[in-house]
Amino acid sequence: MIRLFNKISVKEQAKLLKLLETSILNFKKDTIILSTIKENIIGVILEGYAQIIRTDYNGNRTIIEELEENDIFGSSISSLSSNECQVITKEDTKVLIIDYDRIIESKNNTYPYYNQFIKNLLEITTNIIDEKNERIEILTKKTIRDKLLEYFNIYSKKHGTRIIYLPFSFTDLADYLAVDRSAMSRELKYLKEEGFINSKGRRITLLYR
Amino acid sequence: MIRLFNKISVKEQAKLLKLLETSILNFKKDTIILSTIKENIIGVILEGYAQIIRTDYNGNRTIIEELEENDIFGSSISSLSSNECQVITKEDTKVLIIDYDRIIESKNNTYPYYNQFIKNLLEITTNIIDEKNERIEILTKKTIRDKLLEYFNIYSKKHGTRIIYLPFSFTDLADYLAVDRSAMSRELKYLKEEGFINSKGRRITLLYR
DNA sequence: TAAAAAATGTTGCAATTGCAACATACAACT
DNA sequence: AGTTGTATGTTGCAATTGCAACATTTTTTA
Repeated sequence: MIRLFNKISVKEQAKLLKLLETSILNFKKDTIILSTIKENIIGVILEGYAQIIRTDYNGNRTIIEELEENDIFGSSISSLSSNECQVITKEDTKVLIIDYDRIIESKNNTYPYYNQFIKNLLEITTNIIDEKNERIEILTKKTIRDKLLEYFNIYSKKHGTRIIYLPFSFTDLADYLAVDRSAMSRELKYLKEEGFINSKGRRITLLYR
Repeated sequence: MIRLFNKISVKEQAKLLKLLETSILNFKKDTIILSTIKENIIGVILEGYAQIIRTDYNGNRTIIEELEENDIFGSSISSLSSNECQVITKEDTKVLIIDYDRIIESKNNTYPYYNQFIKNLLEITTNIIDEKNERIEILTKKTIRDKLLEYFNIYSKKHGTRIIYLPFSFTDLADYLAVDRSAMSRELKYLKEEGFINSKGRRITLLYR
């Protein structure tokens, strides 16, 4: 179920796709999507996995966002305004392409599913903002320990559990927290030794409070 | 000129405000806005200045966002989903309140200015995302020096000038970069001594490259 | 399944940073 | 104008961190 089409029946989805003159494109692994598509579009990942990557003047690459099934991206949605950004597929990926200008056009007004669509779109962008704020909240902590604990707390609150299954590798976690991987590894060791957490592989159990 | 009403004539703005059943509220300095308004709303700062502040379990307060004239906030727009957040006025502030549910209602469809309004709303949320990404880009730099230079570069590129007028105090800049103020002050001194920048008060001139 | 690549764990060490404790400058208030 | 409060500049020092260089394990790929 595509979040952008939440509360829109399959029949109406078909109408909507036609109304918005969407297209579906398939990209092979390791393809740069947004050099192909220069237009003002919104992309929805239907299948596969891609990343928004920024390359700065020094050639350093940063992962701005990870795009899984259901996620959306686009020049007018997520951080692609700066020209150093690219969307690159990391697996074979199927993408729904929607022309942004079509979305805004007034002729669509009469369709109720169109309104639901806009509502969904707003909701998704709002969620993206929330996620960014979460990361900022973590990044502003001054020590690696505090960053880890903030990450754990947010996860724990969101999932309502004190057992954390890391959704990615420790290497990626270090990137996300913007700290050195080995230093993070050391800090995790200390947290274990001091009895704050327990861990086995990517499962981490919170023991404090 | 309110950005949310961009490309909407004054006459149509009036109609829109009526259609959306908006209200305008005045808040004294140092008032908590969002305890008064629990509903799902969007607020537009018409005059004044406010901050979105998060207080965590330790009682630490972080400025999540600064709200000036033209900026928008709301449970469904900016990071207020987590209940630790408050909007607090720092001056006497005039706020336009819009019921979020009204925005979404289908009965509005027939009005062309309504579409422009939605378009503006999407554009603003998109800009918020861009700003968040900028800050994340800065925060992921590992040294104070790199954070400063990234901040300078973004500013410089945005304003098309190599002379920077800090929009806030050095204390606030340190907060924004999430570093110790005195350590930042020291780093600025080094940057000056090494001839990368020049500065007088809050005016900083970039000398490199 | 063997080889190559990526992820993880560990540690010493030097560089960077936060913190504390100041002095001084600037601003706001009465 | 004088007092109070906040912003800024400075510096020593201890804590934290990044970096480099490994060993080991796990995963991917040919």
